[in-house]
Amino acid sequence: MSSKLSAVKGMNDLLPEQAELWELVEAKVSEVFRQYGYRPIRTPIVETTPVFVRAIGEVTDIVEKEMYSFNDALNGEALTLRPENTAAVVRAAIEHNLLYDGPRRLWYFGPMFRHERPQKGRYRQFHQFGVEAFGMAGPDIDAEVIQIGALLWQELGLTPFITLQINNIGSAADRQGYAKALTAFLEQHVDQLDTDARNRMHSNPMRVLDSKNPEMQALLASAPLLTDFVSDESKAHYAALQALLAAAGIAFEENPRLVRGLDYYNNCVFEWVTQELGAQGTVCGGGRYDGLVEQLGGKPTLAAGFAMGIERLVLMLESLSLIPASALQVVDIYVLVVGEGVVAEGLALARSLRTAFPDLGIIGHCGGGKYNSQLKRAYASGARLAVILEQDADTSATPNTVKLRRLDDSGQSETTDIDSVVAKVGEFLSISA
RNA sequence: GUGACUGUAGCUCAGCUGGUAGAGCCCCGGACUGUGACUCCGGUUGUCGCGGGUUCGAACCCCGUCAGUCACCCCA
Repeated sequence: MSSKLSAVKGMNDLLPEQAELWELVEAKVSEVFRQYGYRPIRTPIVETTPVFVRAIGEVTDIVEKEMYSFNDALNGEALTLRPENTAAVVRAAIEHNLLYDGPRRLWYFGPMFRHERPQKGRYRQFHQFGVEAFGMAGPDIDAEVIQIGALLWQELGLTPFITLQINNIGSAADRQGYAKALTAFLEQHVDQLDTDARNRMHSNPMRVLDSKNPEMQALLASAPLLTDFVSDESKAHYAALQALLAAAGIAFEENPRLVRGLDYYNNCVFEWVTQELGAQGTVCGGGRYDGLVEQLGGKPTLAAGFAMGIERLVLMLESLSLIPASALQVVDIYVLVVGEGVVAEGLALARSLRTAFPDLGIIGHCGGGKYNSQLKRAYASGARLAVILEQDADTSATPNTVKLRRLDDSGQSETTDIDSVVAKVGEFLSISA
């Protein structure tokens, strides 16, 4: 015996029950995207490494330590399993000239990969839905993508458990000016900084603001504010977005410490967060990324979008017991085939029932076995009705009757002519064929 | 990458501060009754995560290692 094989750390199998729930969530989410006129796009799981390095930023955590990067064994090309999909969608949009004939609204779904230590709500292979809207200045499009999120939570019953946080992080130039001022402030107080803050002070000073150390937060209370470095134009955009959200009845809270982990964001950024998931509370995050297209070699194109993690949504649905009954696949009818001489007839009978009742789940018994054991399988399947085709034990003749049996406590059964079995099944299940 | 906790049957878990493997549920085969059954018999429930060490003797104590979970960091 060889040693047991197992899935890669942080990469999960979805067993049937969970996979069915995912299918339901996927259907609801893609339906909402479709309602808003967003069109699907599918890009490869692997991109050349520069796609992500140029888009996400050299000094981000994702690029520095979380990417699954490798060299193609055949030609040495530097490749990376996508850690997020905005960069790849932008690459594809540029490559196929999608941005030269007006606005584009796109959505995607698929697996992403980050080499992190797994914990609740965080996995090395995880799955994101996302939307990207190109060529619109906003803030109306900003409000639209936020509204899409709000509608999704409503559709999934999660609205009471998710709140919207927004922030204005200004332009890249604004942030550079601010980072300079912030670094100067930190240098002045370097003796009071913890190790973490000192390490980040020069590489990514704005990350220091995220510190959960109370002493750091106390010190940062007197630090310069990003708001003071943001242009008036950006402030006006931000104010207009808030007005649109209010008009749409979407509640939000401003979080001045909300700084997204990818360099390409600018101006309005947002996160949908929850208390239900432990430490990983962000269910959906996004914002504007007006400079990204140009940065990746396209003509300057405004853009906004978000990404949401389906694992976290499903975890919420599970922990809040909000899984719709319709998520689980049901078996309605189990066809017993007793006797080897009626196997062909059994297959045909099950087939004709499926044709007559296309919405029902119908299992035809396979593998033989005695009446008792087949009936036991029928009960175990969860079916409501057993359709029993039984070969005559004495004559071995093909039967011209079929027995129907309710698989409930009543055990009510009835024998019917094989030609009228469809009508009879409809009666038993109170539906018409 | 760092830390804490947890690894005993397919599942849920016992195992009294070292003395020879346990319960419940499930699963399989057979007998019986034609209709999930009941009852009876029988079966697998196991390298006690893995490897060392201490000991006459380790599921239990010590060291190492692996895995899982949660948290830090960061994010979806």
